[in-house]
Amino acid sequence: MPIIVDKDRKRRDILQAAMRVFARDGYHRAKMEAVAEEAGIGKGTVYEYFKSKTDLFLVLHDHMLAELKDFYMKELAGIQQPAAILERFIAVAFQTFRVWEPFFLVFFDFWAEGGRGEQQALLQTRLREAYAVARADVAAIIAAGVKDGSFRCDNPSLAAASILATLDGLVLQWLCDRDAFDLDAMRETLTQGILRGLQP
Amino acid sequence: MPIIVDKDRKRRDILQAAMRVFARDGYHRAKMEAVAEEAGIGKGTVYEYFKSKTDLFLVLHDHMLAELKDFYMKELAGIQQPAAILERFIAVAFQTFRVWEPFFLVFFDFWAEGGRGEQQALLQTRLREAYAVARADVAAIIAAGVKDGSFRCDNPSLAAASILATLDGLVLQWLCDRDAFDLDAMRETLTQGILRGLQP
Amino acid sequence: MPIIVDKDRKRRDILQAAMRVFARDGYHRAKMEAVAEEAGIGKGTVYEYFKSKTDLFLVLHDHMLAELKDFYMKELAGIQQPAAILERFIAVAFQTFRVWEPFFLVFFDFWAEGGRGEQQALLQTRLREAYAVARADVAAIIAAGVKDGSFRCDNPSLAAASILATLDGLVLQWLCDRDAFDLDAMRETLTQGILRGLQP
Amino acid sequence: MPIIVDKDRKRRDILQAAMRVFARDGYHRAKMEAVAEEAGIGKGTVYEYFKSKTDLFLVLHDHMLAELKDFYMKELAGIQQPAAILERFIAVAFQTFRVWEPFFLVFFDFWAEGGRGEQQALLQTRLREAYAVARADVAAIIAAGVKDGSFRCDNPSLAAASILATLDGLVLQWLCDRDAFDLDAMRETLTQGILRGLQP
DNA sequence: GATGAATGAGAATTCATTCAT
DNA sequence: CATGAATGAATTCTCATTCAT
Repeated sequence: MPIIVDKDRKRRDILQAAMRVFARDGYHRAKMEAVAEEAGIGKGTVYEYFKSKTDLFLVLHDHMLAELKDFYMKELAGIQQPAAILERFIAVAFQTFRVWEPFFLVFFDFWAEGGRGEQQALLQTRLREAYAVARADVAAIIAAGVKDGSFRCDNPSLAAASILATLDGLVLQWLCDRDAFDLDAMRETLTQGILRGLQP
Repeated sequence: MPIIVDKDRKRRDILQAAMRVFARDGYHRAKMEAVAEEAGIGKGTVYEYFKSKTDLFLVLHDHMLAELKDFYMKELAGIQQPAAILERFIAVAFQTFRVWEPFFLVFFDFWAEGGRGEQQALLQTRLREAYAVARADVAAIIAAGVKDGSFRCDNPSLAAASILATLDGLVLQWLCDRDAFDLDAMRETLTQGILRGLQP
Repeated sequence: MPIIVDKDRKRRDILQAAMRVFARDGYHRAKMEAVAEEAGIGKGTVYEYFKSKTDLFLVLHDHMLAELKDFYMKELAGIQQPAAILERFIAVAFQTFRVWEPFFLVFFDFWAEGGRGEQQALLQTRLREAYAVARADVAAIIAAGVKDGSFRCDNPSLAAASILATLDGLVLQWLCDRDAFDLDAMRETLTQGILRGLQP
Repeated sequence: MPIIVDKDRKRRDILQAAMRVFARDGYHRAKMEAVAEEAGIGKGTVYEYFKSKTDLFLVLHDHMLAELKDFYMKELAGIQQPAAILERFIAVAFQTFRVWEPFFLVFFDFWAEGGRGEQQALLQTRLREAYAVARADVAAIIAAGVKDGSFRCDNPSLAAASILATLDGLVLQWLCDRDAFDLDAMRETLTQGILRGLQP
């Protein structure tokens, strides 16, 4: 079914284009025309693939999260020890700071929009679920460590929330000012701090 | 005999109104007319006090930060021990989660806009400076603890950055989902974690 | 009656200010506030002296024309010979080019507005009357010359109209481009041409 | 398959509509919506063809001048004798009084705006160039007459400036008051006067 | 009288979306 | 399917005018 593949490909292209444009201009300032141009297609064509700007935004959220999760899965695959997984997890997070910069700039918009449940109920739901999943994933790693005795933690979900929060907060701070702190030093210090905090 | 009006007072009123409206609708969706209405004045009057929507936004940023800082100063006044200051600092931060909810929703917009230096260079600069000041303030507390031997920390600025990041990230997560975690439990765990991390 | 004199004085000041501001910015772009500022008074005070912007504009027209006529009267007083009067009249017109530059810039607006009878019926009427009076005045000079045998002219009113037209057109051209022609050369040539055209 | 539209045709339609609306209401009073309505299109469509109201005004100036020049070229084509050309030139000018009435009303606005170099530098430049070209064209006719001995004139450019000025001034006067003078009588008298003034 | 703070009608401009081709 | 011309709702900002003091 080559047609389906083709449509899917184009859909993906538009999403990529949207990410770049939204990252550059911000969701509200970004024009659908700019997205189309970036994707190398006509303005009207975007609407063949996405119902509206909001829809595109929503789908982009899912798409980006899926890509991010894929990335993590690949990078974390095969590691056995919970501590090693956690260390690698943090390292990957710091990698994304640099590599996925546009990704996070768009996330600023997701946060800003999702914070207003009234206006963007669907996005807020998505954001909640995404956070819940992420917390669960990280909590699972911690729980595994607790189980095998390498970690000590009364509330893995809470710990997961705070780890995620720290990483979010760091990308926020770093994207506002690349000189806020040294990425490598921060990664090392943070890793040590978190692992020590989980020590039995 | 010109009409005597407390221009400063009115300016503040408009800023308060803007905060509420921006918090509710988001900066971009918010209409200047809505701000005026919220302030109980006419549309044109807003422009007597602020040059433009952008200007209002910018001034609001400074105003909100100043208020926040005031709040912290008052709450932290008189505490002597660095560890006590830090503990109280975190506690105050968690207080603000609930009380200053609109404040943080608007901050989402500051971050989203400030992340785009191209569009909002002035805001970005403001954001950078604000972060730098906050880091310096927290770092100073830590450094004081290092000096009096109650803390051990190789890089207070780095530690400050990560503490601030965690708090930012938590408010982000919590505003997206009030059920993400229990505020009190998180505060306690986090406080312990941070203080233990700084133990000599 | 010093009060009346005072009010009259202020009225005149406002008119002068309006002329300068209208000349600089154009009638439509000019703000009433700028007129007030130029006159050194408060914005509201202008409305104590003039009902509206349109009213101010209208009165300014009359005021400027009266001043112009005064100027001509003084300069032409005492000259006896029709040819000498006409020559002097043209010379005075050229003088005004330089000296009354703002005056004519405002006249551009009178013409532009007065051309639209629908919008500015009163101004159009004023403009018509002013032109009629000017034509009659110049025609009278020519008629005097015809009477005393120094001129020959079948239709003094028509000749007057064309003389006035030439002067208007020249100021128009000159204010658009000060290098369009040399004022002195033009004055001489024009004077000769007109006088020769009226030679018996 | 994009919709095939004669963009040039539509552009011209909008310009024609703008001319009518600007002539009726004046540039500043005219609303872009009125222009759109007159052109039978939507408000936003005008902006697909012209960047702004100012841009539309500027392009209209060039467009109108080009049309006027075309008209003159056609009417003057094939005439050989300088005196005949000049006579015809004046006759055509008087024709335009009646036929191109909206044209000249809009020109009032060009003059009023162009006189303020600060506000409308581009228009002023255009106006200057247009005048310079017109002077050169008329001067060339006179110079040709001087060359073949049919005219005598020391300064054709100066003469051209004054001829153009007279015509401009007459249209100004006539549009303010259609009863100011009889067009035909004026044309005849003026033609005679100018030709006599150029007699060897 | 004088003032300038307040106002809101009004206008330019933008841009998501539609739809004829 | 793809396109981009057309659209008008929506929004920012301006400024003449009013009126309480």
